[in-house]
Formats: sequence, structure tokens, C-alpha cells
Amino acid sequence: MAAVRIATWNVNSLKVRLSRIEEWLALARPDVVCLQETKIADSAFPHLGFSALGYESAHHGDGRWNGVAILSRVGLDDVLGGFCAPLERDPDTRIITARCGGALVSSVYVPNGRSVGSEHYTYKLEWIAKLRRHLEILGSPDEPVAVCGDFNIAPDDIDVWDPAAFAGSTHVSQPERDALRTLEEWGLVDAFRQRYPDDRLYTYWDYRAGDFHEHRGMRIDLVMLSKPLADRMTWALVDRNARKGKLPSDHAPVFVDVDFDVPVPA
DNA sequence: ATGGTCGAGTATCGA
Repeated sequence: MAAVRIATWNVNSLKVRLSRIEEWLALARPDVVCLQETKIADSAFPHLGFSALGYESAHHGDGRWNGVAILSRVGLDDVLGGFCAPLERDPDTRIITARCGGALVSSVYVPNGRSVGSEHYTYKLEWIAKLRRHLEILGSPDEPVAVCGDFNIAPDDIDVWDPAAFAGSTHVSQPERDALRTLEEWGLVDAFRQRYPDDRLYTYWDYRAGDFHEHRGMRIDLVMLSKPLADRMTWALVDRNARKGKLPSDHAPVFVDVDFDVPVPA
């Protein structure tokens, strides 16, 4: 296989979104898929349905909130739900990690933070620090690493529809952006932004007040790639079509194609 | 107009 298509999508309930996800998989044919906010129990995850579409799958969820998954048709090994030892284990099912076709892949749903200075905000910053340690322990920036998901952080002012409207809010505060920066210092690259330095495209729009149609969005869903993958990126896309129509998630998927050889699975 | 809409589940809470 000459290229790998990586996708990430916060689906906001797998159960509600399942038929849309299946159509989307058949149409876009991503090789590795990171899903967030599945809001489903491990026992209810439809492994068989994804298998019928050619995907191995792994899920880490508690049934009501959060929940993350990885689908792969280029191999799915060494699956780990939560943070690796000796880190404190992920108590609210926000991260799952696996090896897919020679790459270390994590699907992450970073805590929202709610309001700047709240205990949820502190938890968010600590969670990202833990994510960095998780990556340090499990991988190296010199190997293929992809950390994909809903980071609940807009990396820069061009990633929100109106910076003034977000003054003092979470998702744009300097400590959150600095936390994202520590992942970049480790060796991860914001793939979409690398390819499109100036494009004002968003991945999340609130359901309320027609925000999607009024283009009031934020780019908070990121594909973060280590250099060996980022240097081979050939294509990137925010799939706005997936935010349209009946029963959409409030997030759009992000795709990245990487010219990266993986063994074709048997 | 100072809210709006979703999805969890079934009263509110979280985003």
C-alpha cells in the first residue's frame, strides 16, 4: 500500500451516528480512523459491523460519556485503553492507543475545561501533560506517530470565527495553547495547518443558533503527526459535508493522506 | 429577543 488515509471524527454518540459513519467509511475509505465521544459501552460497540466494512476496531468507553475508538484496515495491534503505566490510568475513557501499519496511533478526547481557572480547566491542562508523558514512554518523535482527536483547543486566533467573541474563554487561552505547544516541542505537527497555513476552516460548530450555516466555528479537531509522517503528507481535508444534512455530529471529520508504506494485511 | 440544540436518559447535566 502506497498511501495511508488517516481520519479523525468526534461523532457525538456512535449509536445515533452509526449509519452516517458507515456511509462515510464506504465513501471516503480511510485506512485508520480515530473516533471520539462514542458514548457507548465497550460491550455494545459494533465491532462486527465495522468488520463487515473491512475494519478491525478497538474501543475504550464507559457507556455514557466520552469514549474513544480506533478503526484500522492496516493492522491493529498492542491496543491500550487509557494512559500507559506508570501513569495514572485514564478514569474517564478519553484515550486509546494502538499500532496500525507500523505507526503509533492515539485517538484522544481532551477534556473540555468548561471555564478558565475551574478545576475542569486544571484537569484539562494536566491531562495534556499526561498525554505528552504517555507518548514519551510509548514512542519516539523519530518514528511514525499520529495523535488524532478532539483537542478542545483552537491552536491560534485564525482557528476561531471571531477571536473577540472568545476573549477569556476556554479553547483559546494561552495556557491551553502552550499545552498544545509542548506536544509540538516533542515532535508533533498540526498536519492540516502545515498544509494550509492561512485557511480559515473549522471542524466544530455549536448546534445552536445556526452556527454552522453562519460559519461560526472553531478548528479544534486535529491530526498531529510526527515528522516522519508529516513530511510525507500529500493531502488534507476538513469534510464539511459530514456536518450537513440529517442528524449530523456537531464536529466534521478531518482527513490526512500520508505517502507511507505499510504491509498489506492478509 | 440576552436564548437558541443536541445526546445522555427521563431530571437535569454536559458540550
